[in-house]
Amino acid sequence: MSLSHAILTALIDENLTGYELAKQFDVSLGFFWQASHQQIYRELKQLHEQGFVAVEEVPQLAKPDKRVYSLTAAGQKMLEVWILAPTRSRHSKDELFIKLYNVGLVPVASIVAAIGQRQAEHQRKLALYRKIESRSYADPAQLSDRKKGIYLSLLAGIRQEEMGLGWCSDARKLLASVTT
Amino acid sequence: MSLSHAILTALIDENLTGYELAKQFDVSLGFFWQASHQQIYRELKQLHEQGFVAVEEVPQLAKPDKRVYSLTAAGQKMLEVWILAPTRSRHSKDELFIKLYNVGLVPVASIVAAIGQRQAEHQRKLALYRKIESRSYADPAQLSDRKKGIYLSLLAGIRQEEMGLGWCSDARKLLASVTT
DNA sequence: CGGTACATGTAATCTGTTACATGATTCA
DNA sequence: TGAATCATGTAACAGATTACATGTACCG
Repeated sequence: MSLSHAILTALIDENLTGYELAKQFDVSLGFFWQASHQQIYRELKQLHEQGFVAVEEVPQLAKPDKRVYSLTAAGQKMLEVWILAPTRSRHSKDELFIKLYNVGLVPVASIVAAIGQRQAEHQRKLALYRKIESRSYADPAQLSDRKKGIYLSLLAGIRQEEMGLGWCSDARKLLASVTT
Repeated sequence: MSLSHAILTALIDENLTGYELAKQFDVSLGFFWQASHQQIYRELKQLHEQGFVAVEEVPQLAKPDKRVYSLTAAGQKMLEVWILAPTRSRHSKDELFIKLYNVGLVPVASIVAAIGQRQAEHQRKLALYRKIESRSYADPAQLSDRKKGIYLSLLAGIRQEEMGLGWCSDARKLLASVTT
């Protein structure tokens, strides 16, 4: 599976605790891969047993102790091997389309409403991505190699949301002609 | 969850066996929701226990007996209620982006290769969707209400693949400037 | 006083994937 | 003869979600 690979990837630049990793999966990496803290703690335990990450226990005053994880040579090796292997394609599962198959069964208004929600979500995400873009990736050609890769992920997000907005607009237009 | 809703949706127009449903999830519905026959049989069993579908056993000569499922009034009701409820947003999980975060760690060529595979996949799907479009949805405004909804799902697929191709092309351009 | 941030986990349940199992018929 | 289609399932495992559990500190 690849949550493990996402975790190892996050550990390349910095050593992180499970807690911090969970936050990373809420932003940045999280734009295209999400995971809850429960999943992350479980996965870290396994990665540690397999020797792909090392842990350092850091006692703290007045706060729970930390477990700071870092990438080992074996971990980096396994990540490299995985990158060379074929990429599984994303399997999209989108409830909205199941709803669309039911135009005619329920009042269109309810389906239009669902599209409206989706539209708002696209707008929110697009605004966020654009903000990140202008803040850190204004001149793509000048970025470091690593940043170029990250920028391309962001670009995919931007295109994705733009496409979604275009589709929402088409959908609203066509559904306007439905009378149920 | 919504595999159940996808199944009920498929049963609106026709009564189907688990086997036939599994095939539907390979095409049509399957463009945005996939499920294996094992999942479908398990789900049908539960839907039956809950009274959302009815079964008719059809003995056959020289072939295994069939179990033909149909939507019950309770099933339709529950589908309607679900449609009115808020739609969960799709959680995209795409390994390709994890690989992109690792530009710099491995030779770029390997990442470019992964993008090449993705590009081919987009092309294949786009060609298929376009074929279906020209065959059955050439004049969207003239479609029945129900077909309009289905067409919009197809349109989302088309836009998705077009967007993906555009992104692949951008990605290749930018990665051409990476030398590792 | 209440909420948020810090920090880690367990347990139960639900989904999804992979492998195994059966057995006739049709087509190349 | 071997592969594909029809038709149903079980079992084991992997992955994801939801709920529960604990406890301090800081900010308003």
